[in-house]
Amino acid sequence: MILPESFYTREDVVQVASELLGKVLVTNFNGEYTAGMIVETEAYAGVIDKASHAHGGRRTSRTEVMYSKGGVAYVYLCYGIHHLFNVVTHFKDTPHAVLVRALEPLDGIPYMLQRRNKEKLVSAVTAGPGALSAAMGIDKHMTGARLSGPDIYIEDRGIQIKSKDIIAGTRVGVAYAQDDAMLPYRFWIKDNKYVSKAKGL
DNA sequence: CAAACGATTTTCT
DNA sequence: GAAAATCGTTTGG
Repeated sequence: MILPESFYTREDVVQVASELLGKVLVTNFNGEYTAGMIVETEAYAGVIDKASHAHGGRRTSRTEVMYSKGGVAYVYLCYGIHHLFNVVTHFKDTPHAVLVRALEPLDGIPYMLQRRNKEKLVSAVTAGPGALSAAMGIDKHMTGARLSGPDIYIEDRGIQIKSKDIIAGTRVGVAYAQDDAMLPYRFWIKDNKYVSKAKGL
């Protein structure tokens, strides 16, 4: 079942981030169907979060899509190389978003390997926000796309993650956010080999 | 209009 | 473990 818009249009972006664990991100275009279970996320709490692009109500052409109603994609280019895939949440004019940091490949694995120039399935194929975007064929052209299909969507396949297997921790790569860098806004599935091994655990 | 930087990954030592 | 790669966005002149 594809997640309804009401899943995203909630006030607590941190809760949405934790509930996205175990859901399945699907892209399906050019006849290439790929899907992966979300195993790691981070919440970005809009204007009050120093780590967010929209901190302090900053509103530019790049961040404009974060101010949309929840349920759309926000993809942006980092370090000139990597596309980072985010899910916009909350209501219109409130720029909350969830960064999807890692997936466990489920379907269309040969396409993922091809996109990543890998011979066989290793955790590095989808472990990390830039890596999973490349594996799923996501780039900045997806920004603003609704996550209800047909090209890209998130579905619930009935996978239940036990609460004891959900770990909360600090976010990665946001040291510049000072005190907000300490917030437990990162969630991942315990012992899943596809969780990114980025420093800061 | 020019300059600096980043929610990262890969490669080399 | 450390450093390079690389460019759109943002900020300052």
